[in-house]
Amino acid sequence: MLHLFDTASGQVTPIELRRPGHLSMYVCGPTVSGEPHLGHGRFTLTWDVLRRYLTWSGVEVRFVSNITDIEDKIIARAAAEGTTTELVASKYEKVWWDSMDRLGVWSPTEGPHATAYVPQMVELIAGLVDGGHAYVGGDGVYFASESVPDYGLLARQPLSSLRAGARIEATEESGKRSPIDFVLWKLAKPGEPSWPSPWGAGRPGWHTECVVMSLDLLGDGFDLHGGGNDLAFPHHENERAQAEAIGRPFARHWVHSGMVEAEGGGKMSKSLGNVMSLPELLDANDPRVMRLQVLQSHYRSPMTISPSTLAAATNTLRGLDTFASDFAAARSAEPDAALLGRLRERMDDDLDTPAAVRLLFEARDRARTASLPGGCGDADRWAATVFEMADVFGLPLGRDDEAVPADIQAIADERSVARAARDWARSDALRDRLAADGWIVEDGPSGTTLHR
RNA sequence: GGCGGCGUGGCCGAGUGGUUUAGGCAAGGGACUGCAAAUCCCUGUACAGCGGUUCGAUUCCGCUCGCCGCCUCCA
Repeated sequence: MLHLFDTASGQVTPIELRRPGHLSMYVCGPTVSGEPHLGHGRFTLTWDVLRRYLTWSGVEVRFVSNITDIEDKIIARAAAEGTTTELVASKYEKVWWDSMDRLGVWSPTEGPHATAYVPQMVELIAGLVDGGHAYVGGDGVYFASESVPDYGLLARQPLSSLRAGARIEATEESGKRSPIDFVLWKLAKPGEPSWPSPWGAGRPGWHTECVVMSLDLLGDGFDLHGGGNDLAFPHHENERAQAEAIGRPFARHWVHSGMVEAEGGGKMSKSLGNVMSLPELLDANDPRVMRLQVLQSHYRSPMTISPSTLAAATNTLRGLDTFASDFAAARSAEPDAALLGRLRERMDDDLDTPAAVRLLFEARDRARTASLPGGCGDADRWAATVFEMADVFGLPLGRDDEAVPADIQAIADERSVARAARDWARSDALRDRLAADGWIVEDGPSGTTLHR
């Protein structure tokens, strides 16, 4: 049975499903105001691996992840570029899905848009106002955080401590009653996109959309709510508080993934010049490199992405691809049940993917050893286990082994002739020429092979 | 300042109160090869610092230092 660290309880908890065999999960998606960065890649890959693992285990997963397509930054960008929020949002949503596609992240079962849920949000807010959990402030409608008894659960801080840490000045300008109150509805300034509401034209605050969309699509008491750990507070706290306030059972479990750091432990930040956008990384690297790195670190720990870690993962992948080519015939063989059982143990234990990946290497070693002269001959079983595990991880192995172009093959044939004549100088010169075109030459017992 | 988390060998990154101390990458040596490549074999004794608990701590406790996240939009 799957166990995950639940932020609400602060410990690794068995994930009891609302409905056995079916898991419902909501993950907060991006605000499409710009290109996604490496952090987006990390959390989407993390939950993609969980989803793939559960699906492989026979659990039917309903995975909802939203697109926030109306928000201050989108408005600001549209203004700066002299265009509309719709165009900004659709442009960057396209970049988002393209990046997800390249990463091999499965599309969500449903990917709702905030702008499609505004009437429902207005309805929710109205209910909160009626119930005394929200009030009209100077520039919008605010949620009365202190009206929810256990507010601070996900922040893991008592209300008094949160209140002490919050910024006071925010209270002055907005008419907030408490510094920890947050905006539910922002009244529109001239020129801003807006929707009608009982309190005046405006737009929803960020924290309401996820409540409405998750409950609408997954229903009360859905199984998992996930996101990056920087969302635990205030975003998830505020979602929870709203659901609590209207008496709707919300997520049964809260899961959060760690941040991406640059080399040397520093946070990625534009001022340090060490940020990399996701499309940029995907342009410069095999997309599987990022997935492998994510798998090789625990999802809750901070992870480092730097040129050297990318290079290491690239080399690892090259070795695995070679393995896949060498054992391509074993793809349809039966994998080893015992080793797959150990994989389940590791994955069920708070998604211990680093240990799970180690098992893949173990299977690889066994396959290699078994195929050695005098080996026990069950190489196919182990190789099939490697392929099976790679499949669970969403990490397709194998080179394209594209057809060798005729002109390249001609050079290789010429080289073979030279080798047969023991003309090593010519042979090596031809090999250099092939290498210059990106072709790696391997002379094996059964002849010469070429690959990229 | 408050809360949470982390600090492991050249790099990344698991794990454990003691005995046979993951894995990946890189590195060195060897086999194979005309030379390479790929592959195989061998090699690395690390757990921030200082105290404490213990027969024994990298693993438990305390403190110090460093780093990260949240407390404000943020994956």
